[in-house]
Amino acid sequence: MIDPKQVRSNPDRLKEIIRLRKVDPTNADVDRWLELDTKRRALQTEIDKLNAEKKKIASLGKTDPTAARARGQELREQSRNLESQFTEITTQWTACMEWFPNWIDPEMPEGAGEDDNVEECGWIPGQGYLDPKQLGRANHSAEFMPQTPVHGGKNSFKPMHYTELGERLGGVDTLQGGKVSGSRFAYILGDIAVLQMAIHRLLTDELLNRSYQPIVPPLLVRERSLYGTSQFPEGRDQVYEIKTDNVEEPFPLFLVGSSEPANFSYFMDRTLEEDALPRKVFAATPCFRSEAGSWGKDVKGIKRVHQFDKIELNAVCTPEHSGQIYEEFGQINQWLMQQLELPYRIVDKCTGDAGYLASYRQRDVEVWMSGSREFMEVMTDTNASEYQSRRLNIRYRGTDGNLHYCHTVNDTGCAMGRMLIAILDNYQQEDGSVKVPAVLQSMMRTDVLRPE
RNA sequence: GGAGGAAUGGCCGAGUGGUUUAAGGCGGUGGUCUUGAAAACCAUUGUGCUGGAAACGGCACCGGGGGUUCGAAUCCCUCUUCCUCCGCCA
Repeated sequence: MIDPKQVRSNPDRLKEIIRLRKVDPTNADVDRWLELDTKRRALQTEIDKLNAEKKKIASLGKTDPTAARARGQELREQSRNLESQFTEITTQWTACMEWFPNWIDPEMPEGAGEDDNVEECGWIPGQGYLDPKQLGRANHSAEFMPQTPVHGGKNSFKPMHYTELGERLGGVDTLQGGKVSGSRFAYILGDIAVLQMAIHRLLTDELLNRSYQPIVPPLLVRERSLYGTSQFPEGRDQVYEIKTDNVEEPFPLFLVGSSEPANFSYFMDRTLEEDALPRKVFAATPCFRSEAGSWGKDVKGIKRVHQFDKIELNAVCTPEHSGQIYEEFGQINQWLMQQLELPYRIVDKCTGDAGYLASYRQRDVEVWMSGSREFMEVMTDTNASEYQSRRLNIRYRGTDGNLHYCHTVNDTGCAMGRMLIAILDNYQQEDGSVKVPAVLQSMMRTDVLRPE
């Protein structure tokens, strides 16, 4: 949610952002909102005046009830009429505003879609950062990335697709997953499951060292949480709704597609003290996504599944700190990629590809799959400025004594399934085995995973 | 699944139809006093919307929503949340 006052004073800028962010202007209709807003305020004023008179009549009633009665009844009738108009208009006013995207960082690159994202940096194990000249838009850096499995030794060989590697190692079973739960479900087993646990451990240790607060949130949440973070209304079709027929409260509940809504909702309707900020938390949870709209895409393997595990980083902070924390999250992302010695690039998402409505600025970390020679999105870092805090009503009392909205920043610490894929792809060997990243070897008590 | 109780300002807590524009206390802020502090005393105290250049106003808010009434923290309906007990259960 953005500040209605700012919409009133900058409607043209908002319209421009709606166009740049490719938000449907029939939902995010600024002109209609402005009309509703004017009406709404006029009604409010009328209601206020009427209430003032009602109060006078009520106090007259103390001394002379009969005199107050006739006029009072009349006022009550008028007031009911106005109230119902007001409610009606407010509903439309809110529905419209829910579709307004966040204001954007003036530095956010302009562009129509993912091909206009700007490469911020690239990194290759054993080699380091790419020269800035090797960066550009779209897939500019791809040709400078390793063209054979980067940890696969000197001999060149024909790399396998990660789905085949996973199956041969006996660690990924989508067939049985499909039988049990349907398409886009998988069992992860044995060594690959241990690999996931080791990555989990590597990252959580780092986050604990950095004094991030761990939380284990509810995974079923009510609508308000999902509205609050802006998963709703736009992404409503991405979410599983749960039947609650046999539960004591009949509210619709939704399986979270990310722990973000549940994590930020922990702070919902709270006022924090400025000196207690920033609050940096992380959660490791399953995530559930319907994948509506991408039913033909990435059907094979575990790249795009209905359920996956993810470590999520979230921060609630003052407006002065969100930029800094956005950078810090990016640094943690890079730390993990470098620890795991995976080639990657970071892209600054352009206006046409900057994710959900809450984004003020967004970047992706994309791992380079040196076996299949393509980039794959593994992490997204988002500064949502005050957009989510307004919806969730998360405020802080400043050292100046006044109340302000917090800022929120969120980042994928590690999407487990995709990280497994990236390791299989980049660490595959000529004989079909997969080396274990050096940093995980002692935890896993082995340095190589072999087919069964 | 059954039975009962509760929800009031930052906190505690009074308040069962009209000086409640919410008592009193605690806490916070400012001041008096003091070398300083404590104590005592005095004053002050929330959020949101809205009008206004400002000064200063108007309205709303006693868990949420609806109703009765000239008038509701107070009466009625409904929902939510929490607590206690019985039953079931990892």
